[in-house]
Amino acid sequence: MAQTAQTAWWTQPAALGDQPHYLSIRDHIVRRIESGDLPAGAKLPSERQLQTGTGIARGTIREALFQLEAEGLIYRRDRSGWYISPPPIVYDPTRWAGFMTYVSEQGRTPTTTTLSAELAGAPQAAAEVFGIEVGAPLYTLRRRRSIDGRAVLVEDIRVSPSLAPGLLKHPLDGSLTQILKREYGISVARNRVDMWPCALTKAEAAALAAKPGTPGLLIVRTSFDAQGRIVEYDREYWRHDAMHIHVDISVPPVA
Amino acid sequence: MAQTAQTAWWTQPAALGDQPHYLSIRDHIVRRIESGDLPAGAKLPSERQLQTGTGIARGTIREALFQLEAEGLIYRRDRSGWYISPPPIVYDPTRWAGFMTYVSEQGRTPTTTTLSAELAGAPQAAAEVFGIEVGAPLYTLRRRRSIDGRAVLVEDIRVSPSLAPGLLKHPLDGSLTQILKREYGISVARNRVDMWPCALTKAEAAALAAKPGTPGLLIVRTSFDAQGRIVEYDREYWRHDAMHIHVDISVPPVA
DNA sequence: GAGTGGTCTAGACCACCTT
DNA sequence: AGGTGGTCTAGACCACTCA
Repeated sequence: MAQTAQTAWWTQPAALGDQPHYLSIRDHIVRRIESGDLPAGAKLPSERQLQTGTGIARGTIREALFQLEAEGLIYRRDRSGWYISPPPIVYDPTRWAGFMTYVSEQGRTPTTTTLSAELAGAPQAAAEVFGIEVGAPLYTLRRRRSIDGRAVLVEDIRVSPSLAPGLLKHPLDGSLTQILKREYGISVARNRVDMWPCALTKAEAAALAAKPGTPGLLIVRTSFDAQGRIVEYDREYWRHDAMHIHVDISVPPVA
Repeated sequence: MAQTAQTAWWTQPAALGDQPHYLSIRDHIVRRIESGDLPAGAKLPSERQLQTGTGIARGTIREALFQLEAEGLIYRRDRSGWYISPPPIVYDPTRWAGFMTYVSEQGRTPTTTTLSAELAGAPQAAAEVFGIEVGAPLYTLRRRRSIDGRAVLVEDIRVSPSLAPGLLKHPLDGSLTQILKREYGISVARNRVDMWPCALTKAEAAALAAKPGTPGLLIVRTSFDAQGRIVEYDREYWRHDAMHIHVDISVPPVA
């Protein structure tokens, strides 16, 4: 006898115009979000609940939800439900601060979980970057990072064992850059960053409790020291709604 | 009696494993792309054609197509069909080259179409950036840019009329930065760039012959001259599969 | 174990692009 | 005018999460 809503979650198709139903539903939910009715992190009613009393097919409801997901307004936890997305973190690839730092600076709480840490054979892409044979050993770190408890990215980091022998003996849940500096005296002099929109594949999606195919952002960072040696090679898979890139650059004096 | 294929486009569900059908279909198409069978720009068979002989519902076929779209491998022209995406353009927000320049440098052919050019009232966002009243006049330029004939972005540019009086009299299909420099002696000393994944809304989607909701990338650029005056305020809506961001930065000497 | 989203079918009609 | 994708319905069953 749980108080199952018999009444529609929205009064009536709510919108009008000649736009498709799913967009009207979208608009309605957006209004609920903007009104503060649904704060960040809140869970939406279930898809079937959203249908009740409306005569709308579940597929249509889902269409609206997918639209909102693409816009970055909501996200889903696989087979759990739909939630309102928190505001994105601003990320500046030009700065040298790590994840822990800039998330904290923005008044949010960062967390890191190390999923695996091992000496593993280099895959194709990593081998090319390091200029070594495919299968040659590299420290390989897989970590999940969260903001305010929400998993937002998984990353694979590769470090050459000749550069930082015994790396895995150190605590790996904090800033790797810090460890390399403090324990090995290695600091970064140059950063190469590539980013592009992607879809999360099975492995990354699973680590983020997302569905495979969820829109994401892939960031590949290669950092070098003053001698041009590779310090880290890092691939980060982000939920696409979790970040916002900001760069501020002054023109070089002459050039 | 057109030679309508009675046979399935793929021999059989092609894949296996315990993954969902739509992913098997996806995998099959990926293989066709990788094999060179479907070159960039090629049109896929119609959704109904992809069904023939397979016993698979159209919705499932579409699921596979959406997946490939999210991955950036294919794109659609609204109500026309699905096409193989060409490789992305590499964009470096750190460099001062404009669209025409870096697209050409990469061996591709850039095109620009001016959709509208007028003196219009500033909307909220622009007014804040320029520090003027909402509704105050700004030169407003809407352009569509294409690569090898494929529309990849639409942009809204705002320029202060006090900075560049008579701007609209010049040819606007080339580099605006060049015009500002050559005709008004204004050059850019600082660039502020913000980017985030988004979904194309009705207006932008229409200009790109895309469906509203198509994944996109929004780039907002504000450029300043040496005196700190705003030179351009530019909002670019990109098809998400059309670009790839690349930044290469050296650490400042001391800090 | 109840409830959630994930997958899938088999239709239908429409708006629009293409020729 | 014919064909395309876009929207929508009304079911069904499954895998998984969560309490």
